[in-house]
Amino acid sequence: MSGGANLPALRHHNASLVLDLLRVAGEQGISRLELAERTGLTPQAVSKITARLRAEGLAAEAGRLASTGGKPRTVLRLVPDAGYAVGLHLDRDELTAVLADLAGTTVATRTFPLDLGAPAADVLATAAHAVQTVRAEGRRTEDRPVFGVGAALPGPLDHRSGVLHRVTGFPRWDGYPLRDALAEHTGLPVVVDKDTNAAALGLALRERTEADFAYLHLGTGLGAGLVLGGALHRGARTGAGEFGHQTLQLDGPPCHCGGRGCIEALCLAAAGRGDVAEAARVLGAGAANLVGLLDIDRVVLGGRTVAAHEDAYVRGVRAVIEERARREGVTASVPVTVAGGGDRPVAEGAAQLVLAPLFGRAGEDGGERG
Amino acid sequence: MSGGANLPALRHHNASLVLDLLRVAGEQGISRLELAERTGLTPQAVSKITARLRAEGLAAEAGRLASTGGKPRTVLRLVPDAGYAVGLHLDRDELTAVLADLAGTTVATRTFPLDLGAPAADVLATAAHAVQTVRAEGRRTEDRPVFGVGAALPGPLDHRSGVLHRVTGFPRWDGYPLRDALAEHTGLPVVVDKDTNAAALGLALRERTEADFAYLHLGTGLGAGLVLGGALHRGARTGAGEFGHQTLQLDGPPCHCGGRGCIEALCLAAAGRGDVAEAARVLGAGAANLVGLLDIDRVVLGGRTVAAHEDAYVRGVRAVIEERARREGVTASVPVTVAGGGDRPVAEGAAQLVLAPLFGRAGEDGGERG
DNA sequence: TGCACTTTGGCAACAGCGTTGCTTAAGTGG
DNA sequence: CCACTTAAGCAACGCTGTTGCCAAAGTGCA
Repeated sequence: MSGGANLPALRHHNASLVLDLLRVAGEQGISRLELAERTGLTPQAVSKITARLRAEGLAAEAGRLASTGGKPRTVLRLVPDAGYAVGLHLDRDELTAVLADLAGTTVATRTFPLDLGAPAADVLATAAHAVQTVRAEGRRTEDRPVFGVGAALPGPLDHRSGVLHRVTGFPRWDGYPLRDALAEHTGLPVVVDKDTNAAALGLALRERTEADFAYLHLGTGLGAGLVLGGALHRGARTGAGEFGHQTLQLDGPPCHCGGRGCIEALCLAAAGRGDVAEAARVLGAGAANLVGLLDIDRVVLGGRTVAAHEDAYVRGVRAVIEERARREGVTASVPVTVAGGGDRPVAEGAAQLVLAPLFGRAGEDGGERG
Repeated sequence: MSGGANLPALRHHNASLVLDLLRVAGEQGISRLELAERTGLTPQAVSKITARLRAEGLAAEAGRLASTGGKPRTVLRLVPDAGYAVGLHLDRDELTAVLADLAGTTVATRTFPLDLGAPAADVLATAAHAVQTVRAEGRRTEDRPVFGVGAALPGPLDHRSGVLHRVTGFPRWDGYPLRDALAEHTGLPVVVDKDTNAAALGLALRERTEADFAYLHLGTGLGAGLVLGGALHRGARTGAGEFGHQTLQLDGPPCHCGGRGCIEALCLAAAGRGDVAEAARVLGAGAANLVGLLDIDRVVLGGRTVAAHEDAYVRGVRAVIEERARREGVTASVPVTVAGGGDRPVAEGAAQLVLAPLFGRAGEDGGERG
């Protein structure tokens, strides 16, 4: 990748920055002068940038603040329906599709049965149909653009090339160029990523901060998504987030992966025998490892297994993290919360895979504007 | 922090990029056209940028390549003695100071006895004297600028403010503003960071790639430094790299930190009873966890304990990582090597804390050019 | 030796970025 | 009603990388 920057890149960078602040400000909006303070740009530059954004229909004026002795500040806000993105969550037995607007609000949701073991053509047809359905359903006006499709699915894959690897349990997909195939079927740009990454991105963007963030997903397996510095950390091979098979018990009980003492094995074994407290304690130990290693600011739990006993998992994980923080003499502990909405966060995050680059939240490789 | 970019920022960004490629190219140099290809800038832009760098004395022409049918390419290289930085490693009983040139070559090294438990004024005086000594000793010509001092030391601290926390074993330092104090004593800009971070940065910059990188330091304690995307990952509170007290054995033997089954406790216990193979296996398990979680490209081991049995540790760690890679079906395993030179890498990396921002390798907060 | 061709790299003009200086708009308070 | 304050835009400007063009410096063949 290049890294060299020219004037259009500069312009795009600053526009993304302003757009992200508008997104974070939400319906409440933000004044030009605060944008200037937050970006470090001069007020005049912000005026020019917001004028362009307004001309493109991405931003609009929305009232004014109270005067502080002079002309009152004009409030700007994002125009949510200036553009949309489709998010797909391809799970083992189910396909969830959402249409999200620029503000990240889900304006349409649909669920379809799916068999990931079926031939690629069938899966592709289902996915393309789902895209068409939510596109038709969600937009208030037909002429608004749809920027693309984000597809999230389990198992290893390569985000850069959009090619799948050995999706767990479905070896047939190994080497399948899902991104290009889906792009051809839908006529839209497509981004693919792991389900945990998508969920982590979506949940991180919901917040108003740029804090470092970890999402732990406990369902039929255990995985993690990491958002560092406001953008997904995928690693060179999209392999980051391999959390379930971290060794947490040297020479512990065997795991189906061939290893021993993996977090996933310990956690699911405890959950399987109904010992939620122990499962939460194991998960907490892994989470605390992660928090310490990366100096994470916030941990969010999700997935079906967690959803069944939300309070118990949050309490258990929080207890371990707080205890370790106390040992290290840190006063402020890392907050632990749970992602509501079952599996929806994955599909919503998948849509954010497309939208995030507009706000400068792309991962390592900088995505272009459509 | 801001993030807004203007023309000087653009210019600085591109200059850093070119300077970094020149640094990586080393004595061999690199042609203008290859710089253009690698940065994505036009050849004309590279010509202008390199002309400025040559005018500033940072770059110089160095011969030409063989012709490929037309005018041969002119090779450019970094001028190593265009500037220097001092690196300090404040260890518990010893102070190592180095003077490094722009290319990262150490041109002077000195070691002084030090008692970290002594009053701050004494420690400061020793450090300032060490800085003066290597400054006087190393530079070929007196008029070359020294950009600043990087100070690396154990224990938690805040990189941004330059304030120490509870340096392990020396609680007196808690809250001491080392950066500002040392800046006043030396008259130079100062950067402070953890010893493991400094070592990781220095070792990462030695390589020609921008791969994600982990440095594991096993001495009297066990810590890690992480370089992600070419720059140090410190976390919001400079707390990242807390590797020694990762739980690796749930409910395992107690650790002096108050926890149980920490990697450090397991590893040092094995090393203490002479079981190097077991210590290496434990370290390997932790390293494999880290590699999987972050999709790390390369692991380097260092520290006095490792230095005593380099081959055994490298073999042991490599074995665990390779076994896990095999389980996951990954063909190319992550290389594991050892950092030579005892504790010198820490002091050399400390100098890089000052130099890295010139090459766009600063951490989250973008450092300015002097 | 001479000429056609290829490739490198700089000069000059240019479009477009944020910045600066100043003006206009739109409030508050006496 | 007027002085004052604050917000926001217009115009000119400096500087960025880009584009179009040309000189420099090689190779290869006649």
